[in-house]
Amino acid sequence: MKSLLRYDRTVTYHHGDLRRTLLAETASAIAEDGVAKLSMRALAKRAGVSNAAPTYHFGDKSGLLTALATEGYDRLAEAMSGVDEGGGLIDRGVAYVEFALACPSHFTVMFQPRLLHDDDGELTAARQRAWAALSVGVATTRSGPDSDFGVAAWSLVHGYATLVLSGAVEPEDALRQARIVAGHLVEGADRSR
Amino acid sequence: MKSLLRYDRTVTYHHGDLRRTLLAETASAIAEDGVAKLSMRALAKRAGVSNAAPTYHFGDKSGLLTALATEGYDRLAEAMSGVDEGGGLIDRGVAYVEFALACPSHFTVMFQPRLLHDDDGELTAARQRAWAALSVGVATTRSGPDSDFGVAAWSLVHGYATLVLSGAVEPEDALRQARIVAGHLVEGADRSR
DNA sequence: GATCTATCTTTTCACTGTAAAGATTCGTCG
DNA sequence: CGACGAATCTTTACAGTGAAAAGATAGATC
Repeated sequence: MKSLLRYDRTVTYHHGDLRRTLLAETASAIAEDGVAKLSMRALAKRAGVSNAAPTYHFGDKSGLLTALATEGYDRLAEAMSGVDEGGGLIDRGVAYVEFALACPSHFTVMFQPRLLHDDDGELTAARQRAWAALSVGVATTRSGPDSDFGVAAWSLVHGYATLVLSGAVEPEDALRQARIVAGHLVEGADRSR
Repeated sequence: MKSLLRYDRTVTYHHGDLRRTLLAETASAIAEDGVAKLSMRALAKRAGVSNAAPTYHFGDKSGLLTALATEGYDRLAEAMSGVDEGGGLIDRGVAYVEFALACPSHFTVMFQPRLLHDDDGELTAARQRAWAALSVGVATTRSGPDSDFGVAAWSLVHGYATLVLSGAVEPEDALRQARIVAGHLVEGADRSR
């Protein structure tokens, strides 16, 4: 019987790896035009599938962004645990900024809970893992009820990353400046470890 | 002749203060449901006018958000110049956070240039005024090529505000914690003025 | 009072997200 | 090998959106 397919892709009917492809295309589309202009239909066209294919995999647009944020938290946890051993607080802060600049679309979406299904199971699990990886070596540096210092450190690197991504701060070398900036907070704290 | 109006508002045909009303409604709508779910038509209905009325005043949706961001920069400049005299660096940082929490919709939009007509004249002018008001007393505290300290201070308060607004940090008393957090960066810098 | 301009409405169009139902392929078990 | 169920993708349809164009009304100016 003759195929009635409009999108008669010569390869296969089943894409095989569509979910991952869609996530990657979403990240690059957001990096180009921002999350506000992200279109499910344009995304589908970009991946070479029909417009309802993304909805099948992610439920809805928020589900797509939830999956992207989950992936982001996983990558962040991985990035943070990568400098777990030798590096001090500053190195960990720089790694945070490095992640934000390397995965700007993920980073942006991760901190806009209104775009997500914020109570999604995998999302909250990945988020908890990332939080755990983040707080390693921070709360322990200045112990006691002084976790305000941890909030300060997080705020500093998060703010710097946000300002750079928004274009409010335009450094020559972001990671280099991140190191300097983080140094202003840490001062003797890193030495007293 | 009988009026053909569908929206036969008993008051006046001309609203009289529609632009300001739309800006206020926009701010509260974003505060409730986020900027992604902001609808020009719903906004118009909420203000009791036809769907094309907002477009007349702001050109398009980006124009509306540009006007909101401009208003935000003006309010920020005002808030920062309010603590210009007596207060030190910490007070200025707290004022920044206070503004962000008091005007979350403005603050959010101000740092998402993709949503705006970023080269708009009034926007860039208001932004420059705010930047000027921000850098007062920061670059001068630690002079020389050490404006990296200014970036650090800005990053700290901006990051803290962002994290609180996104729900990533949930303090009992945000302004109190902001003061403590800012204290970790400033340390002796404020004393040496 | 007439005319010009600012403000607002109506209508229309292409595009969006998403729901529902159908088509195709894959995996699995007989 | 064959059949059947499940997973994957397509088609179609619908209400809602931003924006453009043209018309209606009110206010201002002379």
